[in-house]
Amino acid sequence: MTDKNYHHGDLRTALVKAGRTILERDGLQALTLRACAREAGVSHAAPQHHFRNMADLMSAIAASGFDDFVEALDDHSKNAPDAKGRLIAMGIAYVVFASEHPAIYRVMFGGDAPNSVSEQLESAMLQAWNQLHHAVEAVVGSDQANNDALLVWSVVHGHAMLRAAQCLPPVVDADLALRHSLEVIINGMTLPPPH
Amino acid sequence: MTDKNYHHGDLRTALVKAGRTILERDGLQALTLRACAREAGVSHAAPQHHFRNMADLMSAIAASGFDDFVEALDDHSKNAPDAKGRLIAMGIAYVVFASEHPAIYRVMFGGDAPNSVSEQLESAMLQAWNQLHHAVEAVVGSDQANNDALLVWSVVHGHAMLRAAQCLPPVVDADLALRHSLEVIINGMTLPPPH
DNA sequence: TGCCTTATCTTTACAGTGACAAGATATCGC
DNA sequence: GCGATATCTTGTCACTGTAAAGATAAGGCA
Repeated sequence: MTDKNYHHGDLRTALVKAGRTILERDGLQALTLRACAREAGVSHAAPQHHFRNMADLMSAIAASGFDDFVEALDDHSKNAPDAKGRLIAMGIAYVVFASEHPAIYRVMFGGDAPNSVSEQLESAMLQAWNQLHHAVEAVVGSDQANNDALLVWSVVHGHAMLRAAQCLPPVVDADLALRHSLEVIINGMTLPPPH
Repeated sequence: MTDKNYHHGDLRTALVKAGRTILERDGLQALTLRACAREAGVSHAAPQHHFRNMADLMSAIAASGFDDFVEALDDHSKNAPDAKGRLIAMGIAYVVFASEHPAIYRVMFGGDAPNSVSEQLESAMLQAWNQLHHAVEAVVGSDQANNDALLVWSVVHGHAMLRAAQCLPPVVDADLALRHSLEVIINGMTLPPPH
């Protein structure tokens, strides 16, 4: 780390940071390899020594996004009084994160990069999953926790994706509908089946 | 429609068809304007007289996908014995369509093309929404139909997206979990809230 | 200290993309 | 039958991701 040119010091994390800046400022369509390099102040070919290709860089950016995501889920749910409130708060925090950071959210879950799920990304995703799984387990017990956690995950993810893609059907107050959805599925999960 | 060159006859629909062929055969990353032109046997600039830009073409392709989508939902649910069975069948058909045609599904719901929701696409989406809305209304009545329909939509959409993006958490039988999810939310929707 | 190996960054290049402009060709209205 | 118009082609431009080759700094070993 002399002063200027050559041997940036930690270009790898700088590129990830640059990518996140671009996502927040200019959106997903502006996220290119060369744009990240420009943002980081290096030549357009510099990233090749840290990421094999664009998909590899996006995988790292996604993993970085999952770190913040997990933190947001935790922050917004830890103060809830009981297990159900905690689960609802976590679900709402999920959608809020997706609404406030739609670009990185789409990178995280887009699956745009086929064969590029680095183990770093996989681990970050698993951490988020485990967090939700524990919150569900505290409500329904361990028997149905897997299936029910996937249900909760599907609801919030589907709701968030519909919002992000501007596909929400008309005449719906989205925030209210989300809370309604969470309460309905928690009822369905905790009440015994009818017959 | 002479025989060969010039004045293809109906290049607009031919380009949409070409796009769908490419999506099925080569996947989403292969869907480019020039590839569609090649597939349709015209020069790379021919599409400009039928679609203002790539987003416009993708919007038309998405609308075409929604037509098949609506048909699939109808086909797989019309023979169910009762309203609940019909709703469950429709939800499963939704995820099956997304699993069997992941590329066009992502074009339909990707929202990759920001300001390009043609009224044709919007109408096709609305048709799918109305179909689901009616199936839900037959189960829960018209009072909560809007909110509950959005809940069902979120569940199947989220589940389908997680599958398509290879983000399904481990140790889960996805088909079984989907059926479980649908039954749980129908329970939650029809049973009265606990207190 | 001085040199040599290595990692990192730059420069240059290439094929492919979406978009635009200008020219060529066929169809339609009169 | 002829001109206006819609449609298609050719050519071009800036931009992208990726690769190869050259330039520069850092670290290891005499």
